[in-house]
Amino acid sequence: MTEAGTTAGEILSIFPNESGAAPQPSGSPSGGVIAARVNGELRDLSYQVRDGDAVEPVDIASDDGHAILRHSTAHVMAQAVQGLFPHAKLGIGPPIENGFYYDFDVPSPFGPDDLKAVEQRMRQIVKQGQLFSRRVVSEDEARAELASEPYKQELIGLKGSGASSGEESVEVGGAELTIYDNLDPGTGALYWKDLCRGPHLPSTRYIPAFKLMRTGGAYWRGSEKNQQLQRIYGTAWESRAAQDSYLELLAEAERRDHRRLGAELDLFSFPNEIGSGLPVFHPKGGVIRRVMEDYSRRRHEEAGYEFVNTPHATKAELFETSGHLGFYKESMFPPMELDGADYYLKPMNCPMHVLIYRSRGRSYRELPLRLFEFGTVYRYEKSGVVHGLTRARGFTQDDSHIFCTPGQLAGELASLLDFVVGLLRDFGLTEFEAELSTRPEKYVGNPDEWDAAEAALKHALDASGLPYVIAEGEGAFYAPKIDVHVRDAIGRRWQLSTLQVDFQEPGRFGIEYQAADGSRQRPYMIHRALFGSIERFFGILLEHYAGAFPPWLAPVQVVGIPIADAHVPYLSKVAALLREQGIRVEVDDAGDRMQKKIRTAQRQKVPFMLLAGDTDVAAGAVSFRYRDGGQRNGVPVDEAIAEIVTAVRDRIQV
RNA sequence: GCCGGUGUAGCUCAGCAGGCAGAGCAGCCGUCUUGUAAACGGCAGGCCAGCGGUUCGAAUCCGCUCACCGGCUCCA
Repeated sequence: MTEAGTTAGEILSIFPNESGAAPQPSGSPSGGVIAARVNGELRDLSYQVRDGDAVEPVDIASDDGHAILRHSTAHVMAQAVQGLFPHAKLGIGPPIENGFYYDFDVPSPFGPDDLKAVEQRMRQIVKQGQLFSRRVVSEDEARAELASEPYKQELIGLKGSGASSGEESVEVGGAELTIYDNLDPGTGALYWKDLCRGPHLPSTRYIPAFKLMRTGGAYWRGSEKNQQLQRIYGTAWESRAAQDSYLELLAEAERRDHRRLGAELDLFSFPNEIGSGLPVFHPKGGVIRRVMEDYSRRRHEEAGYEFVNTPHATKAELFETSGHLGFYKESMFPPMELDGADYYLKPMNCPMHVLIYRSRGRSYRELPLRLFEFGTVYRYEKSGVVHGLTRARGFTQDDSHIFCTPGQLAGELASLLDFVVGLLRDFGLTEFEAELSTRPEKYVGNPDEWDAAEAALKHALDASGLPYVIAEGEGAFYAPKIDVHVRDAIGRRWQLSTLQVDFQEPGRFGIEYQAADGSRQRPYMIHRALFGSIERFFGILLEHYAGAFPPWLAPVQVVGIPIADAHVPYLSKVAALLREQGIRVEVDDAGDRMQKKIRTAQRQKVPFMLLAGDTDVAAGAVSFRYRDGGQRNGVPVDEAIAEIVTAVRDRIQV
């Protein structure tokens, strides 16, 4: 039975925590339950419960627990920053995935040494065990108490003007304004306070592990029209071990960075002389790319696509018609003037494909017409956003435009989605999630058509069995779309494919087909890119495999390593046999020792190393070494060749 | 585009209270002829990102430009 004055924490102390361990005594810093969910709302453990309240524990290691921990750590950081930089004004400080940040308005930006000092100060605050104490305030009280915090004033103002829902923040979300005081656990003296909806950890001692990660500029309230504040990112975890494994994941991601691997494996580069965001592929990267394209072409051919080619530049008129010059001019390279006309590098292939469609009259019998091209496009990405192969200024889309009748739309989308996922699977990706983006507030076209298109996309998703979420109002202004995301080998999410149903462009270009009844009809058009861009997909695969491509994609599939120079001719014969089977093979005849050659091949992540010494030569055999360090000795040459050829043919990872 | 950081040999980095440009790896040439992640020796390699300034003197200090890195905004 609940008594008056009972807190959520007291109620919960009779329950074991989620990990099954004994309940933590009040004030314990070692994790377990750190907050409560009362009637579905997250509350502090000090929350006063009432009769009949449903009280559930929130473990620090849960998603909610992480958010509370990180938000509280953000407060500790802000206190530390204001201790060291009294002129710092507070922005916002929410928890985010894997961490938190807090924005500050400071006279001069933070440097690396500042970060160390802040972290040092934070450790003192954590050690002190300051209590987080909640207090409801009126708007006027909040304004008075936070008179020196202009950004908080603005947030209170937002809250005051209230009714504009949806923009709940960690500062002023919920029904009332609250301030959290940081109090000395012994004397109750006030160290610091912040406008905040909470909930928080009981005290700063409940922060088991944290680390400040990086700094950067960030626009106030996310708009580049506003003042830029200085943001500090940090992370916090329920244990040192959990934090270490997170940091290890980051280190692994860095080792896999495609820009690093691209240089190490001699795959591609970005020559300064060419310009930012414009990659060149070296021979080894070129092989991978060619294999990717060849495979994609073959699959498209089998799926009934027709191949087209279009130029890289065009007169302005084309993009005026398509609407790009109206909407996306900023992202296009500026025009060049030739013969009195403006020419643009193309940022998209679709208008050219539409022109191919329009080059003659079309019959319903030709539909669906599936045009495919590896089409290179150029987009003027802003200087600060260019990022390796994943955000380039020149890149090649595996772009297709499908023209179909309204009646064909649903079937076409369903088979298309199947095709997309099937092809991605062949490249070794296994986890997919989709997103259906529906009609935005600002849209063009007929709502009935939108509904029909959205229903068709949804139907396709349901039929595909892919897990998906609906992103309400996130569609492009001219069309709803499906985005397919993948998870890579270390769980990171990448957006890849996109499918859009477009009713706009067919109208802009006035394309038609003649229906069975002799009438002229407007076709639907589906845009889709599957890799997105070859460069980007290349980069994602490179990171997914950490450079250790499966044999069918590996630029060098086999390296022959002689035990001594005398064995080079023998291995060269084996290599010739492999080459006859279309295998990319090299024999390392450099002056290095065998061990060094193994090291070299290993670092180049070559799938198969074939060694041969006197024993192998005598037996007509070779010895395998695999990338994982395993070996298989004395394998007859025929058998070795079969093993390699099979792995390549069946696209097996080894 | 905005905020901050960085730019020295192909790569990773040292040198920077202003005074002759360094190492390891990679490369090339030798010697060694080796059984599963680095043999040994030698040679070569640089307009210290570019341009301008301060100075008797600049890789080092200052300014601008370019590029890259981390954020923000953006990603049709």
